[in-house]
Amino acid sequence: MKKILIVDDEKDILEFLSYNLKKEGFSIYTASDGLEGLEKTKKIKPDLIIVDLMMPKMNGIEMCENIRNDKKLSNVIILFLTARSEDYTQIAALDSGADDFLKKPIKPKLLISKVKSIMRRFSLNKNLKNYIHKDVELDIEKYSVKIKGDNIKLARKEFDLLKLLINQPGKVYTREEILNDVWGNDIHVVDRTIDVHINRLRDKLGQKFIETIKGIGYKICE
Amino acid sequence: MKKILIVDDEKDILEFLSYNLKKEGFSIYTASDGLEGLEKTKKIKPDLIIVDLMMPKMNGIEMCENIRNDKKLSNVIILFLTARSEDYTQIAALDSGADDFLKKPIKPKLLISKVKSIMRRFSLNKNLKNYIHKDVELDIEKYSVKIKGDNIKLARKEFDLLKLLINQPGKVYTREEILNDVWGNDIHVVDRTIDVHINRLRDKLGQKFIETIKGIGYKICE
DNA sequence: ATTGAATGTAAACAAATTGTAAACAAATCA
DNA sequence: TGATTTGTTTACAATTTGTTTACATTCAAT
Repeated sequence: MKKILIVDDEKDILEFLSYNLKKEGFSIYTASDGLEGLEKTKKIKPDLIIVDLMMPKMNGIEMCENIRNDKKLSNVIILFLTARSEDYTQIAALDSGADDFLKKPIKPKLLISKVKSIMRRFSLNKNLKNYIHKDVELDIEKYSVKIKGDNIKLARKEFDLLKLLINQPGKVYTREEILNDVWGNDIHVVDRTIDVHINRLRDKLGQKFIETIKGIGYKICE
Repeated sequence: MKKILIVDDEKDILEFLSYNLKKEGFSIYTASDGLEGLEKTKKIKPDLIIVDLMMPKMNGIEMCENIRNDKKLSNVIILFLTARSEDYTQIAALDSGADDFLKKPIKPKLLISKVKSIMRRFSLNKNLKNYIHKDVELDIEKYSVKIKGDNIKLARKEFDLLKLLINQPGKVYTREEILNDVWGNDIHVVDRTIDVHINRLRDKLGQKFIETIKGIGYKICE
């Protein structure tokens, strides 16, 4: 079920949106300021965030920028809620990485249709939950990896690492990118840790599956 | 610094756009018709081209098609300028490979924001600048170099050096420029080191690919 | 042709990067 | 709880890459 996080300091609006979206079968989470919104985003990993532009503590734009700067969260769709439709507002929000707008006052039907169409667009682009490359087959939902049809067991970090790399076989991922994606911005580990996990992946997937680009990073052989 | 080429036959618009974008720190180049635009595109290799649809000699769409047909230029982003917002115009332009539109009259703030957001969008998703010259093909994202379709292995410095030189085949790069770009301002190595790397590149790419300009530096043969 | 500066090139050496095993810590599970 | 798995760090070896040096060669100006 799709998760939606609504961030607004006005309780009435939170309730109004929650009610209407729950009715449509979405899982609704709420936050009442940007900071809380950011935290919940990290924790819940919603599919969509509906966020008010003007809020105390951290406004919508700041929150949006924060989210966009975190590679782990960068897939989330952001829908801005704004009372003002002036150009400059839209500009600032677009700059910070918002995907769409909703002008107040909100009409329930418009809200639902917009959210659904956004979700559709989103799931179209991102429903490739399985990756297959050469003999290796990766199923995100099942958290399973097959090699030539046979299941093999990967630890979580190994799985996440493989998931990232297999996303774009041939592309070189720098250690920094890998740290950002697999470990996250805020967790700090020595980057040699990556090498160890790569090494273990190689043991399981075969030595030739992952290539080292010295001085840069790793990539999956095409 | 990001380079923007503006192509328009109306001087007023050229100046207006130049002024506003220069203010934002972009390097601005201009051309007043499609032919000139195409030539400058090849010479300057801008990151973004803003081009008017209707121009004498070669209109924007033709220019766009020409650019899209040139593998070497295929990375550039094209933003169309149009007074007319009719559907059919937009379709024709999109077909020819334009990336976005800007409707006249142009509002400075909207212009800046659009340009910035486009730059961001593309630098996020598509930092994959590819260079092709003669038999040599260089893929930044994959950190790979092909010669006549076959992969060859370059060390990091070799790769960086080639990347610089192939940026503008025919242009002579002085040792100073090379040191600055490949090694950086603060790292000091004897400049004969460059010669050694050039030598190794020649071993891998063929002796005739890089030309020595005695007393000046090196360039890639056109 | 001679000369001298610039460049080509091989080899030696230095530095950086990565592979890998092993030890330890943290998390998970039964 | 204790056992097991998973994750992290570290140390050291192996390898690759980068730099310098020395000498050979080229080239242009005389």
